[in-house]
Amino acid sequence: MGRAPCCDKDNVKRGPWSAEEDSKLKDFIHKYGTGGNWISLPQKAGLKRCGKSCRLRWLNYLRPNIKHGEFSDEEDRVICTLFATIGSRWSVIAANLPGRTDNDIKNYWNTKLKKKLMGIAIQSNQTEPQPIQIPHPQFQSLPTTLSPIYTDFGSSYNTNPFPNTGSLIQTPESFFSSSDGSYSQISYGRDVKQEEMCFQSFFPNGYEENQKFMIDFGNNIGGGDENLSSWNDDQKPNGYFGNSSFPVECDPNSYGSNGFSLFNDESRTQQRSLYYY
DNA sequence: AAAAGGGTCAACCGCGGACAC
DNA sequence: TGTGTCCGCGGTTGACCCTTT
Repeated sequence: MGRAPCCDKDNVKRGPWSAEEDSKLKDFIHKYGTGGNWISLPQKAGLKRCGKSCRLRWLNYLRPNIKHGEFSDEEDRVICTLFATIGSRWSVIAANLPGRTDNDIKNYWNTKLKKKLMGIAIQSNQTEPQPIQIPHPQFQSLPTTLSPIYTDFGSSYNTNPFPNTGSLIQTPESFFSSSDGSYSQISYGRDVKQEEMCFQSFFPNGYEENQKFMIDFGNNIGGGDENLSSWNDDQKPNGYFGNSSFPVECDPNSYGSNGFSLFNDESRTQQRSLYYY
């Protein structure tokens, strides 16, 4: 049995709100509040609208202190940092940006910010690559030459635990940064869209269907979402083998609803890195 | 000047979770 | 414990506007 409809769709108005409807809704809520029941509110307020529509109109447009217009650089930074950390949980991100709505942030991300970031990443990929060689006992069957398409190891990078061949993929530290500047973060997200965005930013012309990736999580084996050991089996990338102290093989097409994050935390000795081969 | 294409954003849809009974 | 209802969320749609050809 399916869910009962929240309202009689034939008898409610849809589409853009008129000034008169806005005024009715605003006046009613100012006088009586929402009463904790959006479904019955439109009838009480004399509106021929679905309760959900009223709720949306109020939350996204009519309620006090809503901020419209351009997002500031600081707001951009907050959105990027939170998106990199928690993915597309717009309501949580909105809670950190007073006056902004989840819908606003979602639209802003999808139409502008995502493209802005992709532009930065693609630009950085044009940096002249420097080949490096790294032996590692764990992946002896693989080639040994790394040809980074972008390299910026940062001051904290000392040794590369990777045995592999392939190319190191990395965005500049400025791509994402915490508000206090304590760390920079490169994230490949928690959902398919974010992965696509990030992988596409590195491979603007697309990547081979069977392209394989290796990810190095550095030496972080503590808790937290950035640590694969805290993930469920179905959240782990291909080739995950037990802890996050070693590079793991991953396939962007097999991630399901999860991605992964790369941190460059100065308090740690190893920078996390992504390779493809 | 008009058509086509792309971008923006308000609004809608459907699902999952919380809660009451 | 099961069922029904409502809320809140994220994804998607489509109308409108702007730019390009």
